[in-house]
Amino acid sequence: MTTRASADSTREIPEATVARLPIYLRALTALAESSIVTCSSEELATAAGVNSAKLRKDLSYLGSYGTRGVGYDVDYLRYQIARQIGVTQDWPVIIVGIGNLGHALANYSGFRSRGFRVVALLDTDPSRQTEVVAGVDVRPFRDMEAIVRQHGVAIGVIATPAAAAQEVADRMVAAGIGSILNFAPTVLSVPPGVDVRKVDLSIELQILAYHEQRKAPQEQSV
Amino acid sequence: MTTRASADSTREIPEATVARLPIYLRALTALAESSIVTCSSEELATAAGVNSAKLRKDLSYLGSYGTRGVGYDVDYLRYQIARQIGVTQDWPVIIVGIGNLGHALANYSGFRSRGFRVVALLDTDPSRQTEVVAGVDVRPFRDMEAIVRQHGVAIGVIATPAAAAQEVADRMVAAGIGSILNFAPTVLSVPPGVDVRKVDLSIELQILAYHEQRKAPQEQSV
DNA sequence: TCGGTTTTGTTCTCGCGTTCACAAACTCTT
DNA sequence: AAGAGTTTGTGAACGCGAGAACAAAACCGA
Repeated sequence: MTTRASADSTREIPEATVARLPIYLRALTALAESSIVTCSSEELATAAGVNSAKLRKDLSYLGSYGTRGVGYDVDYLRYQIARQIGVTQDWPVIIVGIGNLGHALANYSGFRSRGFRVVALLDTDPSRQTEVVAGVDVRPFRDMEAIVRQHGVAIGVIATPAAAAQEVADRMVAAGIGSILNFAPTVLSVPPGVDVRKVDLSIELQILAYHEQRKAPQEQSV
Repeated sequence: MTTRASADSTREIPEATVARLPIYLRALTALAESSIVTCSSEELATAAGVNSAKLRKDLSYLGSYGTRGVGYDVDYLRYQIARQIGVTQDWPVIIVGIGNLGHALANYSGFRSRGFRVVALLDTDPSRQTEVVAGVDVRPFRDMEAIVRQHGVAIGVIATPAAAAQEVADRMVAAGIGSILNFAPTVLSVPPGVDVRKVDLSIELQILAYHEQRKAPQEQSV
C-alpha cells in the first residue's frame, strides 16, 4: 500500500509487530517503576506475555538496542519504542458521541498518560451540550471542523450509535482526520489512506462464547 | 491445544474465521431487518467489509448452507452461524469493577440483544454497592463465587484498575469461570484451558498514532 | 429436455508471521 | 589476557491465512 523509498532509518515494521510495541512499552514502564534498570529479552517477554524469540525479532526491526550478554537498558529501550510509535509527542484527540461509552472514554486516564489529549467532546444532542466531562465541555457536533483545524487533530474516536457512525466518519475525513477508532458496531467505509480500527465489545464476547461452548459439548445436547 | 477426536459434526474452524463469524451475523441481521430474504456471497461480503472469496471459505467451514446459482437464505444462514457461535442460548455474564467503563458495559444494550445477560455487577468498594446500574444492583465482590455457582456463569468481564485484575482473574478461575474478557491494561496469567481476550483502548490509539506519524514525516523533524 | 447463466464450494499458490537454532558479541572470573 | 558463561540478533524452516481461479451445481428460458 505505502511505497517506501528509503529503507535506512525508516525500515518496514510488520503490522503484527506494530500491534505489540505498545504492550512492550507498557511492560517496560512497569519495570522502570520497579526501579529495574536492565532486563533480558526473557524477562521482558514474560512481562509482556509473549515468546522471547518473538520479542527479540520484533525489537530487531527497530534497530539494535540491546547488548549481547547483558540485555536491554529499560529507559533507553522505552524511549526508542515510544519514539517509533510516536507517543513522545502529544496527540490531540476528539471523541464524538457522549453516551455511556463516551463518558467512560473521556474519563479514561490511560489516554492522557500515554500521549493522548482529549481536546473536545462532541454530540448532536443539545441536552448533553451543557455537560462538562473530565474537565472538557461537550460541544455541538457541527463545531467539529473548526476544532479539528484549530488543534490539528489527526485522530478521532467514534462512540455513537451504529446508525450515526458512517455520517460522523465522513465528516471526520472531510475535516482532515486521518485515523479513526470506531466503537460503533458497524462497518465504516472510508477513502484509501484513512486508517480505521474497530473495537467491538459484543464480538469479543461472542468469540469467547464459541470457545466456551466447545469446552462442554455435553451440556447443551438437544 | 484442544485435541479433537471426532471431525464429522465438529469440524476444525480456524481462529481467524471464528473472529469473523460475529461480523457476518451482524450483517445478516441488518439484511433481515431490511426484509431481504436471500443474498449472494458478494452482497454479504460487502456488508461485512470483507472479500467474497474469504466469506465463502469461512462459511464452508460450517457446512454447505448456500445454493449455487442462488445464494444464501438470510434467516437460515443466520441461525446456522448463531448456533455455531453458541448465541442461540443465553449466556450469563458477570462484570467486575463498576467504574466508568463498568457502567458503560452494564448499560450496553448490544450484549443483551446478542445472547448475553448480565446477572451481576461486582465491586469491592462498599460505597458503590448501594447503586443500581441498568436494573442490576451492585454487589460485594466476595459474593462472586456464590453468584457464579447459582447462575452457572462461564464468562466474566474484568473492568477494574490494572492492579486488581490478576486477583480478580484468579478468583474467577477458582470459581469455575472458563472465559475472561479483560479490559484492564495488564497481562493476565491463567491456567491452560481458560480463555482470555483483551481489549485495550490505549493500545488501539497507539497503533493509530504509529501509522499517523508515518503519514506526515515532515511534521516532526528534529 | 437441454443449453446458458449465475453463484457456490474448493483447490492451489503465495506471502506473512511464528518459532527454532545458532553464530556473534559482550561480561566476568581467574 | 584468556576462557567460560550469557544473551542478543538473525537466518532458515514451518504453518496458517488470504486471494485467485475454476469446477460443480443449481436455476431459467425456450
